[in-house]
Amino acid sequence: MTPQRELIFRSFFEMGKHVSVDELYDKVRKQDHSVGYSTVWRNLKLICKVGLAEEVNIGDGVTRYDRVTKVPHGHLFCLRCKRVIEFSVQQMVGILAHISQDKNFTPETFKIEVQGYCDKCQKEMNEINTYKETAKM
Amino acid sequence: MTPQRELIFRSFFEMGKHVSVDELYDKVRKQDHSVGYSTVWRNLKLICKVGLAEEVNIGDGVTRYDRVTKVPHGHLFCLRCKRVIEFSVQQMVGILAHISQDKNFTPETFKIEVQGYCDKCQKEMNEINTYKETAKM
DNA sequence: ATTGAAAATGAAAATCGTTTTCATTTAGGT
DNA sequence: ACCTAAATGAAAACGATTTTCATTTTCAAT
Ligand SMILES: [Mn+2]
Ligand SMILES: [Mn+2]
Ligand SMILES: [Zn+2]
Ligand SMILES: [Zn+2]
Repeated sequence: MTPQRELIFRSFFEMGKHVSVDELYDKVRKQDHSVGYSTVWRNLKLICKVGLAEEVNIGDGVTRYDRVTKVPHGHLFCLRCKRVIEFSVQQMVGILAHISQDKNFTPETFKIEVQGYCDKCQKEMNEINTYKETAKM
Repeated sequence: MTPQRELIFRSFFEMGKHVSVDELYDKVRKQDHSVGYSTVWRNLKLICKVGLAEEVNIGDGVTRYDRVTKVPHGHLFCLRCKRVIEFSVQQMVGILAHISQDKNFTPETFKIEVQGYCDKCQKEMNEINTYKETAKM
């Protein structure tokens, strides 16, 4: 247990959900300017290996690390502001397990994601469109 | 409409599902050795832009291009042999639309994927384990 | 048929997040 | 205090994707 490791672990759990390496690296560096990027990366991997987090890829090319929850959850990912909203997927996991069985497939993990636009962004986009329409006349 | 483009389009639709750039590139090169990688890549993007295919990321870091189907489908992805099995997700899309509405989220696309082991791989892994157990005694 | 502008191509380089390498330092048991 | 295994940080390697740029090709207008 090194001081770097302790700092990295603590910072990760303070940040909560959907943390990228860069984000955690930035946060860690604010407290210890000497910690290396690879150390942050390795410790995030470690946190995953010991089962406290798992990698999640939400379609923008960067891997994020999400704490594991008792009940499985999916993500609503806003394409505009990148915000992530979680929702429970208990019912659907049941369905997926069933489908898997049908296909003689042994499931390990489920990924249920919706891409679209959050409340706020949807409104803002509407406003912009309205503005454009008006300008056109 | 260039000969390269025609060849690439034709090859893509012959190959069917879940094609990576590399795979399509290989196939195209068998018929015209001079086609460039970037041309294949660009035309694949174009096929997506005109709505005939869409990118799909099944967690192994390479983007694949899947023809769009009338009914939305999900993927069972075998972690061992990388095989992809499709299944219909009509029921679940309904549920997801509902959840989205609850959260004031405007959905655009749904991604439903199961990672695990296909029939064949599961059996092979069992055999290997049995063998190991036997050897231990 | 000729021309010219716009689009497409191919080779190479750039990008960018991730992962590995390696020399050095540190932790923790003896 | 000493030793060994593990951890660290800087830099390089990696691999898929994307961009750049000089050249070629298409296609519509003459
Ligand atoms: Mn989450
Ligand atoms: Mn598919
Ligand atoms: Zn948003
Ligand atoms: Zn398999």
